[in-house]
Amino acid sequence: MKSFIRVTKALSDPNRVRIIKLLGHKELCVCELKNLLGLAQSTVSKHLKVLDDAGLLAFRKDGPWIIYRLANDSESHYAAAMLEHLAVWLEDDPELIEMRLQLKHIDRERICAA
Amino acid sequence: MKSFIRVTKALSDPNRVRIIKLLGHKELCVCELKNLLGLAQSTVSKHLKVLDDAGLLAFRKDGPWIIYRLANDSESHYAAAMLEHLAVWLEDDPELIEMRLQLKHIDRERICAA
DNA sequence: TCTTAATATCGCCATATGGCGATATGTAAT
DNA sequence: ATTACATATCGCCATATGGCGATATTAAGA
Repeated sequence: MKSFIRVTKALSDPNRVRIIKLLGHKELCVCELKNLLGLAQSTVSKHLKVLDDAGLLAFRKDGPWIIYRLANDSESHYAAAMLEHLAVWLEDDPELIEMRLQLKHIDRERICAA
Repeated sequence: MKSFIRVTKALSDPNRVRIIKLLGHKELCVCELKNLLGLAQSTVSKHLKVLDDAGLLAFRKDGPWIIYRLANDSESHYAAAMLEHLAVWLEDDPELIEMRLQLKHIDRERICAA
């Protein structure tokens, strides 16, 4: 029960769902997400922790950055199932389509260190 | 996005998930749920409203009671998908197994009007 | 080593949420 | 009509949560 609630709770905030949908198209560092979402860096970090605790994320370090991606083989069965759905769900959401456009123009070197 | 969030938010509380799992085995009135969950009647009503607003429930009137059941053909695609999962998920949860045992011994005429 | 940049954590605030009792509403039976 | 009971709604409270800025912490480079 607890692990299921962790997943649904993680996915019950719009900004966290936006993060999931963005990472579904491209792995991203914290400051890229911060710019895309228009949130403070500390807020993005907090959201990422919630998503990670639910088993929805993975990350790797690359130079000065920590690059987050979706968990491709999560410990949590519930997380894995929801990620599978979210690969398809909300793909036609206008707001998310708009954000995805910005994704293409993003250059990590340029955007970060702002 | 909003309808998706409504579903995940509805399913992000343990008592609401318990309600879903109970209704997965038997349709129930509010006072039966109140007894099974050990919550105040007003609290159960509030939870039912949240679940209903998310498209997860349906109900019918039967004499003095309002009998709730799972939505078998929800307006919400997300609600329908989650209900499909929840028919299987958490079936082996010890706490829920315990509640399910109480389900069998419940007699609406006897339990309600307490 | 010192600086700089990226990230995480901490403390705070405003709002959201789950809980309750009290009250309103609806319905059935006397 | 009146009573009784099931349910919904309202008002309140304590806690949880999302937001921020400030402050560690970590890592890379000068």
